[in-house]
Amino acid sequence: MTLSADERVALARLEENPRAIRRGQIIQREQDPVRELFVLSRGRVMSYVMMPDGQRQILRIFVAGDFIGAVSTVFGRAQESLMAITDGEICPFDKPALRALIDQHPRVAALMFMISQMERVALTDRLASLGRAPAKARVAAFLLDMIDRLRLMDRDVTDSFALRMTQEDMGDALGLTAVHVNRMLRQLEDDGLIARAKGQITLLDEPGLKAISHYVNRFDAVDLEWLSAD
Amino acid sequence: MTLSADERVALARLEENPRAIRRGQIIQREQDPVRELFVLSRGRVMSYVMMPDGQRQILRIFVAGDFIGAVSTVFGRAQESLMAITDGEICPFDKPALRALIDQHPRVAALMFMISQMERVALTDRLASLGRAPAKARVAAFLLDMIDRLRLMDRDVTDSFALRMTQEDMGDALGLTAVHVNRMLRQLEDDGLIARAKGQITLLDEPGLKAISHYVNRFDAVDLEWLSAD
DNA sequence: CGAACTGTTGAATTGGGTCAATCCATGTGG
DNA sequence: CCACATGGATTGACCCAATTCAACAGTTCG
Repeated sequence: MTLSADERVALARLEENPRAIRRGQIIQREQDPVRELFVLSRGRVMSYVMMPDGQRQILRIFVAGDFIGAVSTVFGRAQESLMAITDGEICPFDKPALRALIDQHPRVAALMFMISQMERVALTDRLASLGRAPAKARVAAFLLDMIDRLRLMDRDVTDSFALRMTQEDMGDALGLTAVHVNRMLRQLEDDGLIARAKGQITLLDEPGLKAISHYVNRFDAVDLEWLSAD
Repeated sequence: MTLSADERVALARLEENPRAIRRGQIIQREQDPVRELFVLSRGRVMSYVMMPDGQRQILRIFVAGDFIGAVSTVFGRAQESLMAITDGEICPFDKPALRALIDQHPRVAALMFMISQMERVALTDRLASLGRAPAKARVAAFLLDMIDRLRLMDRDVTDSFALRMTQEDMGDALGLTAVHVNRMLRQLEDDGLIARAKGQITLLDEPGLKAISHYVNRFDAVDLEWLSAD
């Protein structure tokens, strides 16, 4: 799907007001009234919910290029918190801007619907992972998902990437404790599937990782025809 | 949000071609090419994915009145299987019909976007539940979610409903074994929180259930204003 | 009536959690 | 440049929630 020049300009306009964010900064808190959506132009951000007992469930790790916050347009209040994992830059835009974009560029609207549906599929994959996979498989799947998404945005990424998050964070994403994440990473390393050095993860044996993780890359089979009829 | 007569008619037209389904019938299989969406007019349906090792993760239980299959519009192939849990009736309609509906009734399109976002929130809730809650809390949350959704569609539902699914199914939805689901149900019963009789579940102490389950009903705070400006 | 599910309960096992100590890298103020 | 504080990673010992295995009881339905 190729966008028209017009559409490109409209999308670029969303990135007009960059704002710097610092590691650890809370961008949005659960239950806050929401007026803005974001494009993440640099850095990493995570979304999460807190359980009443203080536990945290990380829902999603966003990387540079991701579009954050479609859900909030529906609910008056934020359903999830956003925190910067690293320093970076976000480009906020408000609901009227979104509304205008959708009205003037129906295909962009369709594109955004698509993105939101792909997010949904990512969620169901993680649901299956948390519900049915043992710890080692979850960690492996997490690493594979991470690198695939980084590759999507940056062609230079090959078999290695910077994790840039603590094992505690990984645990909260995978429904495990930090201690156990550590043990699983060590096992993957001992098995010769990955290598670690100063926060860099190198995938030494992707087929092997895929075999234990049940991971599927779903971004092949996207059907764009149904909306291209203009 | 009140719909115009026109809009109502358009929505009703989707239910023009009812098709009967039988308990256990597979309506759609993962990876099948998809051309249809559905409205479920009677009965219960579940969506699920299979893991390579034969495990099943149930993603969602649909009840009468639910709208099934928005994801499939994006991917050419089904990302999840659909199976009838009980006998019932579905009303299929094809992608062009959806396209026409969206083009002619923008507010209905917005409504459908909203529904898909609410589905997403439901998914994140389950994700947090699977990732961070113990078995008893998951079962309690499941029961509360179920009854709230049935109430939404049917005003006669008060504190009791028919489960209409096996404990095996519940286990596959909650990431537990059937055996453990059984034990948790028994515990909830012993605690005086629920009563069971011939597949009917009665919630004796909803506040108590909510307390252990961390359950939140999120369908209060839906913001409709942003799309009502026509 | 019998076969095939489904539900129930007990006993033994185990994956992952908890607790706690130690290591290590980084940063900071003096 | 050093002393110390801090946040994270790592590892071991022990514990417990949930699984597995197994037997049996009820239900449903051909």
